[in-house]
Amino acid sequence: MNTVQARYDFTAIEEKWRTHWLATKTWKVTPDLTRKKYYVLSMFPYPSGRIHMGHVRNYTIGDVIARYRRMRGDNVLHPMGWDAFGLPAENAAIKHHTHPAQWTYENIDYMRIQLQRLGLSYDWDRELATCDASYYRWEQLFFIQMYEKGLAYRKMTTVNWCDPCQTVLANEQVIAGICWRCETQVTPRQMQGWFLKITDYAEELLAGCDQLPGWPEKVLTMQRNWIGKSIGAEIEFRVAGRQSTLRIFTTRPDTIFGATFMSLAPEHPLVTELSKNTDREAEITTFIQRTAAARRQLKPGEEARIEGIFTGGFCLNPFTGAELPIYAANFVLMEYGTGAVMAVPAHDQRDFEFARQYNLPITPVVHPYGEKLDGKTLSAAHEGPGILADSGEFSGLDWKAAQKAITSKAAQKGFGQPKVTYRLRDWGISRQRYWGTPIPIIYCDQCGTQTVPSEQLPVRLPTGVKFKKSGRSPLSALASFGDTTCPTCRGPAQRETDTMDTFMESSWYFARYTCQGSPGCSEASLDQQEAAHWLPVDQYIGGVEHAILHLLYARFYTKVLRDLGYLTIDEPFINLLTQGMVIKDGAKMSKSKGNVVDPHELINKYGADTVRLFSMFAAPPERDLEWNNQGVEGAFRFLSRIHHFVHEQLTPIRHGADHDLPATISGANRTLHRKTHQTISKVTKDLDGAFHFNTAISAVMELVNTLLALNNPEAERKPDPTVNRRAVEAIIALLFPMAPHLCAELWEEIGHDQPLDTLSWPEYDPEALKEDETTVIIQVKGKLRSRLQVAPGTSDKELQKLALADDRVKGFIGAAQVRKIIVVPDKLVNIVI
RNA sequence: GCCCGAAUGGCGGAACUGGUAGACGCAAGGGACUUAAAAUCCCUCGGAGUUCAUCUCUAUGCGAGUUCAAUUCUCGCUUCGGGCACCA
Repeated sequence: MNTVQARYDFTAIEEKWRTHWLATKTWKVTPDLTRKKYYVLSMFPYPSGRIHMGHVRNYTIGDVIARYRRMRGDNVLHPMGWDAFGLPAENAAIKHHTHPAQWTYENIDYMRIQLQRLGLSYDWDRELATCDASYYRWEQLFFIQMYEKGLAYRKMTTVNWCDPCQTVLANEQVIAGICWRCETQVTPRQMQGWFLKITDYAEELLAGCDQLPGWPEKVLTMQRNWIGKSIGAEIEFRVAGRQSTLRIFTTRPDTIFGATFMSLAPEHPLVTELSKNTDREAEITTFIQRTAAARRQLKPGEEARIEGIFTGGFCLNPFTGAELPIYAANFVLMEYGTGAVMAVPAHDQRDFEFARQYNLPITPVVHPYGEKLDGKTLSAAHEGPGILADSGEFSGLDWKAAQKAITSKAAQKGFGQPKVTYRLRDWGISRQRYWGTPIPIIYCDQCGTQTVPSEQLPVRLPTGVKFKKSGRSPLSALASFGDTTCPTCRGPAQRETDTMDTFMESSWYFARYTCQGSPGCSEASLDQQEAAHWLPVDQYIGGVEHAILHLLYARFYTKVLRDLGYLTIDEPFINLLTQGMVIKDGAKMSKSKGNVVDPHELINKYGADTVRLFSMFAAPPERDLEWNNQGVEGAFRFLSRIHHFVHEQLTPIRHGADHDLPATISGANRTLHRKTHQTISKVTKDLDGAFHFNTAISAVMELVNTLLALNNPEAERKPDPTVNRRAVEAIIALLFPMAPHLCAELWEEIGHDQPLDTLSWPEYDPEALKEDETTVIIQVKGKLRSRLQVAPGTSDKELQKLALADDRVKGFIGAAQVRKIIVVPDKLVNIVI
């Protein structure tokens, strides 16, 4: 037997099916109005060179969902492509004296083969690479249209400069002061840059969070916090002895009678203005420079000591006329609100500490219910609710009511209005690097800033470029690229030499997939009918590290494309699954830790099906997955067992197709038949929306265990061939999404001429699920004391009787009086004494 | 500091709507087969006790509470992970 038994030759099986699927374009998809569309998308990879375990996990999850949905009859769009612009290509070019394009396309070719070896069911005809001019030309067009709508603009501002990357970063790409890519600290720098007005969409992006029940709450919370909406009022203070005024933003207008000074950001223009030509000027200039320098040197997570300086100027409280000294304070940010804060030390902890430090008055005006605060003895600011006092006509009002009343009064008198402020700032998209989409702008001394005429698009990246570690963008050093003619006056002009943030490409690729490769899309950015048909993405899968970055940009971009008339949807991704990291020995896999597992080697050793199966089995998808090589062996053993069983029993299993199920199923047949249907039911439930792949696989393992046990050579009566065959068919079909090659092969071998991948998901018979007997547990005072084997549906009365008659139970009740009996049908009897 | 999330055997993880805690897998121990090993198959496997059984006690981070009954609900803590952090 051992000698003739067919080995589980995964290499041959996988090659056979991979070739078949690719050659016949099994996964090519076109719209089909007779079927439900389902768009499943895994975040596309950066072509870094080789796939890693994170990719394997991400793409296997997507593939299992895609294959499952197809078997359920949906018309599934499942595309793949390359997020191909980015710094590593340029850095590699500098290091290896190659060209970023060459490096990138070679990586793509290699990684495509790696993905295909995993048996991922993509429609490869829709493959795209964002570094193709055929892709980025449309991005340039979108940019021009945004510019024309006022959604793209250029300004000089303080930006985040990353020195190793030699470029500017958007706020979202700076995590706690650190560059998201190279993990070094960023420094502020004054620069010209292009920005997209994401702030115009702040309110809609925030409100949209409530319309996304299919997203993890955690991601929505992070987005809400990032947008950071604050409701309050803007109020104008006159500056004493001057024409100028000072605008502040506050969320606590109710405390305005308690304002005792004013805090300004050091960079606030009024600070310089007030101190100009006074004896304080030098001191204040030093302060401004010192705080700016200190902020630059701050380590992430570290807060500077509260520090301030009196500017010499005063402003007037518009309600009381009181003169408030104006301070410059290091904790006030110029970028948020108006860069000026009215300081109410009694009701703001930071102002409180500042007031104590500089001996400024503390005047409580909101007293907690039933309590009276005293500014002299106060140990901390009271930031909570209360009743107003010493606040003129507003005294006696509750704080919330007072906020409204004081804001209205300010508005009525013309020195204030309600105001909503967001923490979110506009998206800076200029990058001082080569390997990105050129920004299609021309600067002309005569005509000013011009967009590149659409017939001249795309603005292609020039190829003859030298890559040096010089620090300057290769584009800005290349006269043949920068020098151009003005589209309006035909005079000499200069091109913009910055390129776009690579998050621009990933902000709309999911829309491009809906028509990529079709003739309608070669001369258009999007085929609007196709986009309307396929979008939104029904299921999106990716790492949680993009909770704010990519996922916020993509939501914004979708709304912009909608408003430009390309899309009809408000949100790009209906359901989002954020998969956990793949870790080894408790830590993220990394070269420096030496705990990297190479998927390619594993596939060579065990086959793609085993690698896929284990990565789905080892942990629920949203949790971190601890990679365990012995666990992989276990997955391999499991698939081998199925393979061996089918081959060993091939003849009887084939014969099982010749007959119907026996009219009455009993004994071992009944056990197996029931288990088969229970497994179909369980796996269906686990794959349908819940994505409990790990328990789905466990369930199939149980069925395999049952099947093998009942067919054990020592078993007295083996199951009927037809019952056996049905179990085998269920195992193959249920496992197909996870281990497609082996299942396709076995399906064919047991005699099906129609391939499994065109077949539908198995149905279960509710009748077959029913147990003949069920175990009812008997508790005495809540403790398990005995068990009863009864027919399901046994009446409460009967169960009570049986329970009380049980010898073991009698012993535990003894002489005690039974006070109460709780019966849960088919489950338990609890006797309370 | 604030906001989320998690905590179950040696390990990864199960447990429907409160109703047999530990499914499934890994590791470990014992056995069969073998000249031997690998592979494969069978048995045991939270802890403690014991009369070795269809036994008892104990056990889901800790402490309370609700309930006939709590891994599950409530409150308070501890630890770990993640996010935000001078945001006015």
